[in-house]
Amino acid sequence: MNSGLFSGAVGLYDGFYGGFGGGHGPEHGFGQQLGASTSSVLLDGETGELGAAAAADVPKRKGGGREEKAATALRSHSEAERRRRERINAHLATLRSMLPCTDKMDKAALLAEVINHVKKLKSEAARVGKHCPVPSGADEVTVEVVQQPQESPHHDRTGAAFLVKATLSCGDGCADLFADVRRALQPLAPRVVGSEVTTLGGRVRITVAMSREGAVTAASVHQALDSVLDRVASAAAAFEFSPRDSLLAGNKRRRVSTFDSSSSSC
DNA sequence: TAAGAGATTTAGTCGGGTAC
DNA sequence: GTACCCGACTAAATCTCTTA
Repeated sequence: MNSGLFSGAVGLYDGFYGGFGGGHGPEHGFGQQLGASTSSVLLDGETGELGAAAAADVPKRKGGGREEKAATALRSHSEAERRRRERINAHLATLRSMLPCTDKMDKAALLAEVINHVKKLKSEAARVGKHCPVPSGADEVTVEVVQQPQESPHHDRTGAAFLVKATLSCGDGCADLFADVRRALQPLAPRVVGSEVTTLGGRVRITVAMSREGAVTAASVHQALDSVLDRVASAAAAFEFSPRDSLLAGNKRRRVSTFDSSSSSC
């Protein structure tokens, strides 16, 4: 059963190539006219292997080796395409399994659903991030001076009216990050009244609140934590450009489509 | 409601282009 | 030269709509 659309397309094709259409089989196909130049002649439709009958039809004459070579290339090409399709379908199946109620969806609808889901997750993450002390996406140090509440239990003990509240956000790849922060602040001899560590999605956020007294100023604390951030950044860079990673990166070919290039700027 | 026609989806094939 | 990607195409299967 063929559609009118396809029939029309075939008709167009016929006119353009002067009789290419009229059947995809070996009897009428382009391949037959050119000898054994297409796999529609040589390949068994189901297995992709050389069918016995078709193989018998291959003329054994001068240049037969070349034809055999071409047939082998076509076969491996078909198999490569099959593997490629399998890979695409496997990833689509993975996506399907990650979302509910996608069993009946076709591929296009599934992709649309995945896009919607990712958008939803991103907006939700942004919303949650506004109200919770989750690590920011950027490696950064923020320092602020806040007035210590009178009713604070630390107010009387420290006698300081202001707190220096410092926050460091970065990747959590560095195992002794907290020790680094302690070491960096140690020369300032801070009187720490509170600290908090939050990790999320490979990011860490360390918040330390100290009395603003002695050497503890917004500037000195900022400088100390900046040095920690520098160490983290150089450690991350060293990891990123390790020989193993660059080797792996080199094995993968990059192809930038129109869609990729436009979306990468977002 | 069943049958038929048209529309849509999917898999397979082919040839050309490209990066390595 | 090779492996991979991609667009164009066909055939088959399946879905949807219309009509008797």
